[in-house]
Amino acid sequence: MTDADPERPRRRRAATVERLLDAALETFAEQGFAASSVEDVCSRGGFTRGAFYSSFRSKDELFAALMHREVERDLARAAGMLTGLGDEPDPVTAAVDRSLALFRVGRVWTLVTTEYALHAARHPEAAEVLRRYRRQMRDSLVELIAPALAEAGLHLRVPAAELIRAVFALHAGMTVLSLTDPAEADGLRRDALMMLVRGAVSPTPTTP
Amino acid sequence: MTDADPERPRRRRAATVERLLDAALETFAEQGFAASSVEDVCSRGGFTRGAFYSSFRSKDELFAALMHREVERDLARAAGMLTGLGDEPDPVTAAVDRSLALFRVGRVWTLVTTEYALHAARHPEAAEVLRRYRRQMRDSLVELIAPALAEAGLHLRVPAAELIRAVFALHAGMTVLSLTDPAEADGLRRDALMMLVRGAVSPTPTTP
DNA sequence: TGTACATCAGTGAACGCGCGTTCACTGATGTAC
DNA sequence: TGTACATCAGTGAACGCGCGTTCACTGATGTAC
Repeated sequence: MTDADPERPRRRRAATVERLLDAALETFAEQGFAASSVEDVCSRGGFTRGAFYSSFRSKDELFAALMHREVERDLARAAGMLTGLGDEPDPVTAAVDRSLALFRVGRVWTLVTTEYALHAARHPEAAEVLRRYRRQMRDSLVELIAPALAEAGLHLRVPAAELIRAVFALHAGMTVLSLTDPAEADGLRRDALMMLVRGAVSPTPTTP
Repeated sequence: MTDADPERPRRRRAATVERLLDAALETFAEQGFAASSVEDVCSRGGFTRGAFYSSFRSKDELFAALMHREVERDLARAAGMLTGLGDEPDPVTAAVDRSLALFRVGRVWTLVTTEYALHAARHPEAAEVLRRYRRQMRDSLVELIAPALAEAGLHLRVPAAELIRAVFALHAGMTVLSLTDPAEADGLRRDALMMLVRGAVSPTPTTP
């Protein structure tokens, strides 16, 4: 076993990458991607620029790696919230509240994700990360809302996937609104989502 | 009348400013604000950088002037679309269609307005332009939708202003979605808006 | 256990480049008389 | 109409700075025997 396990001496690399990604997240949120210098990120993480270039090929690659990590984390968190709803008196309201909890709405995430959407508009290879994120979040939401509506005996007049796309778009809009008016966005989030869900179901069936 | 009309010899200034703003709009849409150099904007407009600095104090001021002009134009266009709806067979559908036409959805505007929202998140003095824009667009939408609902004998279960805020947020979300998936956004816009409006009105009243 | 060697993470100086901004200027346009 | 002057829009060279990226290096950690 002389030369077994060729990955042995890499212990610190992973931790360094994590610290650089943490620093990048905060720096990009504060100043924006283009206005953040590699030096800004490195000094916040406690490294020199050389350390950065021994783990990343470029500033663009850092942004991609950051989003990849954050999206993974967010999806894992969302998946953990999918345990079935108990017997709620109002399953629709409960599903709406759960959906709200699914979305990550912190300011740092809001800023970075919007910046990345803009970045992805101009760098097609970056768009794929966002599409995957949206697709998985939509799947989670379908899994959450569709059964709740069925349980309540409500019938959707549009495909569930379409309602969820609308829910997702509404959330994205709240994200942009919250960039400049966070309080207004917070006040609106729940009510607007409720409107959307109500509008997607057929009129309340007459009790038999 | 020797020194009357002190504004006389300024003829070309205004035209130059317009050309620079046109060039800035296209350049910012293509490359983003931070990645666009003053030289990029100037050469596209057919000027040297000196010309730029004799009309604008800085690149930031250019962005502010650009958004100011575009927002003014957009609001004027929206105001021109507010002539009352005729007697439509379905006034709600008609109002929704009109609302959709109110929004400017071209790719250039989408990119620049999103970039500016991000910019405004970090430059509070820039946020005011956006707030004014949103407020006026909301007022226009209220003027459009509320009467249509009333005419159709429909009662809102939420304040009209709240529905409109949700409509506006939905539109903002479509804008972000269209950055990476324009076709998906276009396909969703009308249906999602319809859901929202339906969800805001009380159940269809029984015909008397 | 001790010595010689290999590997690797991270350092920090150096590179050339393009940026935002300034400024002394030119030449066209208009005014005074 | 013609000449001398004033104003202004736009030029283009120059400035210093901070950027992204490279690279020869150091020193700590682990391996071989």
